[in-house]
Amino acid sequence: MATSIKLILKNKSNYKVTGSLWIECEHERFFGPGRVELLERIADTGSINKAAQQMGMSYKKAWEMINMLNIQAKLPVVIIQSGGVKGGGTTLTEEAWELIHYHQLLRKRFAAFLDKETKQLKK
Amino acid sequence: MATSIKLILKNKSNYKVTGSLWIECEHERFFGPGRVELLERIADTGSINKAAQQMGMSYKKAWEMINMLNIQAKLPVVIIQSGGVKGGGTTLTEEAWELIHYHQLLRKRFAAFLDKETKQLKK
DNA sequence: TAGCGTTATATTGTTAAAGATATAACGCTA
DNA sequence: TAGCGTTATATCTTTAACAATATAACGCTA
Repeated sequence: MATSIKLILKNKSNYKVTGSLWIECEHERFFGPGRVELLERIADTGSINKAAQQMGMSYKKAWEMINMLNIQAKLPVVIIQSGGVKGGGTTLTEEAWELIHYHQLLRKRFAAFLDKETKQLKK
Repeated sequence: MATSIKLILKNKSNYKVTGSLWIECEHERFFGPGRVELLERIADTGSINKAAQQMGMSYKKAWEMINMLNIQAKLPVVIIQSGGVKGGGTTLTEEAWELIHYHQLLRKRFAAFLDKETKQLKK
């Protein structure tokens, strides 16, 4: 048997190995690409509402995502104020920044893995 | 800033880094866990129908999956006979076996990556 | 040529996820 | 205390994926 699948690929330069990565706890998703992007945009805008708009997502879904995150985490990841100056807003806790930072490094290592596999694919 | 997120996890022994991996061509999925399992079960049973039943999937969806695979691949991955002895059946080509074999090795390397990350997570 | 078990394909029904909409609560400010 | 922009929450609508059903085609066998 051949040791490569390149004969099956129509134009091997167009193919790539790709994937998705997340952290789960007892088969329940805890932290993945969607939530980390949402956190990053909340950090930028100071608002769940604006972050959701930037991502083309409904406010409801965004709120559910960060609410679940707050429930699942040992310590809260966002501090939410409804009402107050400018109507309120949302800011990240130190724990959220740690999550973001960790995920950036994890993403880098995963990207390296995928690059290596993609190169191998084309040999 | 701390360099670990373990303080955020409620019971760190329950968490794990996990993910999914597939091959795509110009943003179109070409080969992933679903298709490889389907191929494996077709090899076992000699039938798209029985393979679909084993996976709790409708025949229609199974047929669409392997039809797409046949279209996307340079060489056919299955040989299909409708009609004939016992009504027909489906067998894998050499190319399908190469895909399966490749994916088994890829899966192994990915599992090693995930294990390493999970161990790191708990440190 | 009738019967079989499979593949092939269209159509309809079901359901779960997502979006849209509406409304209330909140707390600061003027 | 009225106004504001946000968060919080319920309800309704829409959509898209999926399952279910029905039917035809196929080619060997008896």
